[in-house]
Amino acid sequence: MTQTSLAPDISRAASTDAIRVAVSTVIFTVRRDPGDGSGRLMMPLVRRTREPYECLWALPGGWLDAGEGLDAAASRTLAETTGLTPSYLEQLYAFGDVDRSPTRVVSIVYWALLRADDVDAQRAAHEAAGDAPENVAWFDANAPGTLAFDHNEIVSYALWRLRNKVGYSRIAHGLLSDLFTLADLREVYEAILDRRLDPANFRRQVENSGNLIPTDRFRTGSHRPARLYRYNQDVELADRGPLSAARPGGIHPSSPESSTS
Amino acid sequence: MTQTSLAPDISRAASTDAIRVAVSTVIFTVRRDPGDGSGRLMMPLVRRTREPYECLWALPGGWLDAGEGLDAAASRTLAETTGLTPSYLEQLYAFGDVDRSPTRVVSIVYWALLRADDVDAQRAAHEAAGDAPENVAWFDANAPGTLAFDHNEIVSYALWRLRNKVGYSRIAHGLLSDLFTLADLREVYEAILDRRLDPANFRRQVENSGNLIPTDRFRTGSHRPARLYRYNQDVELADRGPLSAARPGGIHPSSPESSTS
DNA sequence: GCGGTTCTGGTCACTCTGACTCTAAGATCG
DNA sequence: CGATCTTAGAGTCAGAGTGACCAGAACCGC
Repeated sequence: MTQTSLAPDISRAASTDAIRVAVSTVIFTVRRDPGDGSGRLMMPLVRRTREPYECLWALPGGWLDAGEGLDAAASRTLAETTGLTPSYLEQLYAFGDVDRSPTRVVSIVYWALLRADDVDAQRAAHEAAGDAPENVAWFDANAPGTLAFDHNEIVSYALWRLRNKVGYSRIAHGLLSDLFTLADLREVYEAILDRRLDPANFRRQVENSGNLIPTDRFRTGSHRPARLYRYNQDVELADRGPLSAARPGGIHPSSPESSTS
Repeated sequence: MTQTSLAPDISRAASTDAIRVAVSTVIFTVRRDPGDGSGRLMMPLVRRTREPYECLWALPGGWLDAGEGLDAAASRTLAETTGLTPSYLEQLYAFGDVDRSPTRVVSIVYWALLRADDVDAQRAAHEAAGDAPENVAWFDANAPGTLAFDHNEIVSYALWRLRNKVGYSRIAHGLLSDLFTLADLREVYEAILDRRLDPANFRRQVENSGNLIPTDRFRTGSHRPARLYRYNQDVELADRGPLSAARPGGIHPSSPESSTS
């Protein structure tokens, strides 16, 4: 009864070698609906090519390699299955019910944000290089249909976390490009929260937060031009507590192909 | 490049069977300091009896069994190592850095709350039964000293989560017995947040929250008697989103030996 | 009874927020 | 060109919430 944690007790470990560790990611992005022009929360899913749940759609992911950490595994499997590099990546939850898969699998699930302009840029780059990912499609995050395993439950939880976190952090910025109008930012909030926000009140709140830096550029459209803003890069997208220092929380790709609109 | 998640691909899984899954728990309780009489946040730790980190103190935990879910494993290992049954149990984070242990271990870490009166009651019960847990000691949660593995980092993160969550949920109630005064409740908040709170303002806030039910009983002490309150059991200790329905989140032991002060 | 301490109800100023109004500035159409 | 439409952006106002503070109530020990 003095079993201490993490002891490499082989006799005990022998009963656990049937448990495998997988890493999956729920990826969110906001795309403008061609219909009503409002922003909609979308996520990429991967069609399964083998049993179980063959032909059903599932979260992108893969097995954890022995030589990589959890964050690295999430980034790697994400890139391998969808070809995408997120602007924000955070661990969501570990799912490990016995019956969640025919074989015993513990899934460390991450959730990620993707800038709208990055989606098209990365897709174009992959198509040009001829390594476009197959079996990937985009779904409405609010109604993805029936997914493999317990992935519907996972998506619901990820949505809940996203909606919660957008209220007290700046993660919405992880869905926008470098320069954006307040209407762009508000559209992201409205897509996540699934309700309309008062433009004037939204402006007041977000201006007083000190996270936005107004530029002298404007975007001219069908109506009065709107001022373009950029983020205050000094502030983290989300306060992750003691984890932010120890491990690379938010991933901010400074890759050369990061297209600035 | 079409690797989908969770596929039971044996060839791939063969490279991962060196990864083992452990479950650990950070347990908090508030004990009255014999010195200044204020409440202090304490946690039980287990002394390691084998390498690595032999003789160092570590979080209670153990290996995940193939036939049990994560929540069940947390409860089981907790009971086996410390003999304690928590009043609240929630998953904290999955730690899986490659170098966090000499062998590759992914730890699913939980955090738990323990009622002050339960600590003594459970300890007395175990001592009477002659199965008192060995190698367990209580530490100041704010300064536990040097722990095994990355457990110092884990404790810091658990403390951060606890301090955050006490602000927007009722988890503080998980540290109190059934009947308590507002001073008791305030003491818990002060121990967690590590700062003094105004008694009058605290009363106003907690009374308006609708979580407390005043009783007609009073606790008489050295000064003016204080009204005793009980929880509104209809409200969950913490909103856990879609997870609360699917999986048994908070554990509320209704065991017969639950001593009501 | 008296001083000390806690319990408990209350005031006041400040901030934040939702609802709302109003002007500015560009596009479109006749 | 000018009326009109739409969005950008500034401002007002009432209500809720909070921190700081005050004061009476109630009990204990002396």
